[in-house]
Amino acid sequence: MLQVQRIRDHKEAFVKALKKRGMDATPVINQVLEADDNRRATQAKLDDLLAESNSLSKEIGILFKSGNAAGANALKEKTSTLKETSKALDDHLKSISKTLQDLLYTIPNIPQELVPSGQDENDNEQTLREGAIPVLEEGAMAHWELAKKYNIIDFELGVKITGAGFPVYKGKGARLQRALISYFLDKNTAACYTEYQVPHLVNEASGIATGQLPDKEGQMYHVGVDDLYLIPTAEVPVTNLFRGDLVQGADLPISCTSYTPCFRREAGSYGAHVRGLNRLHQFDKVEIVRIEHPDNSTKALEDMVEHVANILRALQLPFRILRLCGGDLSFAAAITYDFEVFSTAQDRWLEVSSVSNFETFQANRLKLRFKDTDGKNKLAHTLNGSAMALPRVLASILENYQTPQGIKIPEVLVPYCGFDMIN
RNA sequence: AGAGAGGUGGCCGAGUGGCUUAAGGCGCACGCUUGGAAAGCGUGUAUACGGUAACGUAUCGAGGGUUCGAAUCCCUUCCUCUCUGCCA
Repeated sequence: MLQVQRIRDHKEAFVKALKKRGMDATPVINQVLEADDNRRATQAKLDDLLAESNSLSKEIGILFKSGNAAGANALKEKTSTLKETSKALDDHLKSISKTLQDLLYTIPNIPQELVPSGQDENDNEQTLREGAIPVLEEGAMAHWELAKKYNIIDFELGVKITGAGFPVYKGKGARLQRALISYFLDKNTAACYTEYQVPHLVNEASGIATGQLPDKEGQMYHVGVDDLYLIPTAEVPVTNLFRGDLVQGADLPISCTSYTPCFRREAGSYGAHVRGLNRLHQFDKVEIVRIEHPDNSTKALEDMVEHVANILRALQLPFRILRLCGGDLSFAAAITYDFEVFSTAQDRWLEVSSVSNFETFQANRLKLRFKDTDGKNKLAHTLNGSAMALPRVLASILENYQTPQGIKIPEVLVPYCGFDMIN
């Protein structure tokens, strides 16, 4: 959510930047400013009325104490009419504030200068491409065939006990999953991210603060009896750890990493591109989250991008980095870099990580502030990224490392797996 | 899950309808004092919104209600602690 004051100060620039998302923001911004004027005027009136009412109440108290009941009762008459007016104003204030907030909820974050304009993924800008695409032997298979051949992932078993999109990993497949999680967490903690283990269910307040609720309610699994939501990403519980906090400027940056399973209903997505591990209802992910001083968030984002790139280099997977265009940018992000690994057997790029700077957009909804050196409380910047999401990394390892003898394990993972070949 | 007790500022803690503008203490900051420190003394020390400002308004877990007036009374709800039950 954007702050009204910033919209007021940078109206023209914001409208221009939002054009990159293909959005004409002028009407909604005008509505916001109008609603805000209305809100302020209403509050000023209400405050005056309440002040009068408060002082009358005090007088009444004094009159009663001094035994002047008649005088007190006369004043009571006055306050009752004040009360009616203030009640009406209060209702109006609440409704106008709600209107204002609902309007603000519809405005996405302002894309940064670097973000290219564009409609969809075809307009994304490649900023880096690295790693040789392996040449596979004749008869190379997609990962879902490899999984069956080596008996390491069982999709049918998942269907039996739960449903489609809930795979069962077994034997070396399960061990490789655990190896990847440990490897990613070790890389992240070595880069000074503090490891957290967090609940996999969150309450409504957390869902609202990070923006999953109310808009994307249908995307999350909801446990009705206890009114809790299964997390779609560790971003939700980890970011909410700091909800409502006022941290000391010296404590920044705060860097966290957390492994969690992620649960997504993915309602309405079917087709050839969602086969195998490409899109799941439950998958594992290691997330990195940073809370930064506004002056430092651009640098922090660069660090995170470099960090993720280094993990892919270590795994020796061919990858590219895309700077998302305005149209492909998620609602809350000011700038996002996607990492895609080339899956040779499927002959397509698979998104394995997405690293974003949300600036104050999330922090405003979270009420996450810090005390700056000038003593003022300001909204912090939040950033997050996957480092990494497991299924597509696993898929591309299986596909790119396949040989007629079996699937080679990337060197850095061998100590974590305890074997160097799946065959 | 049942019974009981609670939730007050950065922390502890008083406060059962109006001198509460939340006492008092601790902590913290600044000043005085000192050769320097400690002690002592003094001053200050929440957040949000509105206002150029003076200042005003709101907030005592959250949300409603009663009242001219609520930290205080009533209702709902969340959380914590103790005992009982259940349990990896």
